[in-house]
Amino acid sequence: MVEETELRYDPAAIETKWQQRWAADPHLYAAEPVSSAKPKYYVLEMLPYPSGQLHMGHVRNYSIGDALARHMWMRGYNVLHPMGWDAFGLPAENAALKNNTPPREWTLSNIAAMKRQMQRIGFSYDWGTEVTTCLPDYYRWNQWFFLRMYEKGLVYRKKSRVNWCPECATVLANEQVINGYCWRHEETLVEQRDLEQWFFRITAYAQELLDGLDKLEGWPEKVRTMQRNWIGRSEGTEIDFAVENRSEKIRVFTTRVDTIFGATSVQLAPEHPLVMALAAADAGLKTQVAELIDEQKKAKESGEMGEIEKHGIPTGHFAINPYNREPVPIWVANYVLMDYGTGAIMSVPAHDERDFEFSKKYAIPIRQVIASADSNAEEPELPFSAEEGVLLNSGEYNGLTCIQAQKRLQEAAARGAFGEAAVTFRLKDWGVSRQRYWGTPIPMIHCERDGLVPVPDEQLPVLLPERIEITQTGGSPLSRVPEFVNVKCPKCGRAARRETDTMDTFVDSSWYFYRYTDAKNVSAPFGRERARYWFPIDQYIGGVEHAILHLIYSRFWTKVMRDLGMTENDEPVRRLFTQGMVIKDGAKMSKSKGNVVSPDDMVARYGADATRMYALFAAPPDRDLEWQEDGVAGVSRFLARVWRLVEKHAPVARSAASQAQGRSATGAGVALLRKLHQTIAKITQDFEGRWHFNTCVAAIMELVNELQAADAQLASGEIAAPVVRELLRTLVLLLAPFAPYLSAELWEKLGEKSAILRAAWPKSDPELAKEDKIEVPVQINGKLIAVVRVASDADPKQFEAAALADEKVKARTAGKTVAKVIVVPGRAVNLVVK
RNA sequence: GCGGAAGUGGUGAAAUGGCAAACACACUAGCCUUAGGAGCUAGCGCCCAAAAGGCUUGCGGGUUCAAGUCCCGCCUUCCGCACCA
Repeated sequence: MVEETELRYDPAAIETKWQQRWAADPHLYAAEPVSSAKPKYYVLEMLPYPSGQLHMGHVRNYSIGDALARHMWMRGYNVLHPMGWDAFGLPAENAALKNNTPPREWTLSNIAAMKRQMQRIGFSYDWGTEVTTCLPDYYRWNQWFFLRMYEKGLVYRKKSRVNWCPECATVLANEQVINGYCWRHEETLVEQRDLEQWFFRITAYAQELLDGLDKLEGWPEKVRTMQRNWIGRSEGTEIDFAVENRSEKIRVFTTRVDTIFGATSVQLAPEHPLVMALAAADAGLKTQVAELIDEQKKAKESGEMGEIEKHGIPTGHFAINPYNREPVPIWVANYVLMDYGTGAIMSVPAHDERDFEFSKKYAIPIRQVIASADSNAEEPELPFSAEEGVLLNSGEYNGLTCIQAQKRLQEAAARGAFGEAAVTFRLKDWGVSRQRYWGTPIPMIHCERDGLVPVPDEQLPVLLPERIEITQTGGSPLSRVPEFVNVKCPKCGRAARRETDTMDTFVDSSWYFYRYTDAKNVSAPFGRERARYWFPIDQYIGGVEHAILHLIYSRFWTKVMRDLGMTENDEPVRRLFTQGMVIKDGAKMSKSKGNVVSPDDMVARYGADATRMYALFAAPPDRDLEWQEDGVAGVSRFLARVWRLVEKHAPVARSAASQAQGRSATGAGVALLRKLHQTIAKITQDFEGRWHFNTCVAAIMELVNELQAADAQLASGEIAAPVVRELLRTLVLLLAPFAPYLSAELWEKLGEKSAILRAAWPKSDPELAKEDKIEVPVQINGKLIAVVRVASDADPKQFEAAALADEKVKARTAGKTVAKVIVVPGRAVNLVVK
């Protein structure tokens, strides 16, 4: 058949054609206004940093989101599916240093390149809502928010020890320090420096951020757990120990106040104010403490804080346990942290492993104060910290359970005004100052007379100067731009200095998804009505690496906006999906490993449809995906089969366009329609929750395999034309979320004029999907012996009869007793034979 | 140490407690040919020469008529947190 061999699937031609058509129709992917009668659906993928190149992780992320967006359009939803650019950040400055290109130019040209890549792959983004965070019409609202938060007391400035990356030449947030190393520079140790820094008071929302996690049922448990740990809520008690012969008090934080009669020393962090005071008067102590501080710093920087050997220095002073007036020695210890709790602990060696190790080393007494409640039970070896048992050696509290004692001891502390119940969080305030150029300028002015003065709203945006020389001499590049720095104080009009720090780029990504709903608004970050309509985001998709930073800041920001009266919802994201990594040869793709696969190459060789469909087919979306080019070729061959199949039989299908849909199928047609409707049901269900798109693609492949096997019947007219039409039309619709270009092309070939994106998603007809005969396994004592064919609606008796009538079963049961027959209708028959 | 996820053919993987390995990739044999990164047919977990048969979801127990799936204990790998008092 000459005709057949000339048919060739040419993805490049098809994809170019449709790309042009889609580009010519800016409304195709645009959401309808908030007055739309359709239900809304907001699907969002995490916006990329414009590095210049899309990588496979992006392609995977966006292919998942795009399949969902297309499916939801076809289900009749009003879909918001936007894209933007997380466009501030250090690489632009590094590139500027390297190539002498202005950061803005470099960034914008990268954006243009990546946008072309996205359009080439055919993602259904509404570019009318595009957000670019480095442009003034976006970052002015960062400044606006900063001022609103300042007014609310949620922004403050303090001198603090900060994480400093010498490579970035800037401050890093705690979240950006990974085991003492910079999150961008895996081999650069982070240093500590003291600087005046701007902070967001995220800790004001610590409890709410924690509580909110319980309600985020559409989030992976893993992410919720990570955030819980990060917030690190700890309930306990703070107790003041007086210091013998001195006026200071030492406030300790403990979660186990019930063990306080076992406290045989008090341990202070090396940077504790009392230690500083003592060291000031004691040169010897000062030297030793300096060493401890140094040691602790190094251990923290290298991430080995958990492994350093415990040691300390006795101060020679004593603290008084307020409960029993017992004096206990005060030590300075290398394992006590100043930035958690109060920087001081009571040491209970009998019931804390760390205290035990320390006390053993220095022969500090160890006193057991908890005993097993069951007097017959063997006493566990010290130290033990289980919160079960009763108190002993604890005066009037003896015999109480740990929990009872905690409460009573707290009450006593409150009565005696030497302590109280306390909650401590691990979460720290968010340091947002960066001594970098390529970020949002912080809208504050330093006036000698008026102090800190906010830039008035009408002077926003504070524009980043465009012409600037980037050098690596440290300090903020903006501080070297006189026309930026030198301003008049908005209050007194005298010469003043503009703040030269810029904001952490995580500010940009904390609210960008609100801007998408109203990207062109010039009088507000976004309008209330639109936010109310579109939020919360129905589905957010991205990498798990953002489980803590980005997603906790975004939740914080939403709560702040709620308290500013801008939004109504507490949480920005209803459902979160974290997709797995794309790996190659068992490792994450990276330039240094040389295992990077370029999306452009894949698209050029196999087409966009094959590339993105492979990304969905090779693994379920939540798992890591091993990129194998042979697999892409396989998907491409599959698409070619689909193309030939539809191409060949389209004329028959088109001829039936005017006829009624065929329930009149017989023979092969019945079987094909059955498979078709089973496939519709399977894929529809998967979109509704399970998201195993790999098996969705497999199901379409099975369907195509069956259609192909029935090629002769499709061609000969043995299967009625209306049935052929339904088969091919539905096949193309099912394929549309996964291979949009090919689907659009074949949709047109089938004589359809309107966009397939707005065509109705097919409905599975349960009657057509139903099997009339099913194969059922027959087991004897749980072991598979035979398979029998039975009518699908047979009753249990018929299943049993069919099983017993089977030759193999007869042979196995001959001369034995069938003690029991278990029939699971439609599932299995199991004979218990003795 | 704490928390989470995972462990199934040569590979990626599939399997509401009910026929383990669907769908692909790779490989093998054959066909076709306009010699292609094409198409078609067949085979492809392990043992056994083959058949018959037996075995098989990291390891060991358990629950059940029936376990890859549920429960208990262990091992390994990956991820997150980590002197957080």
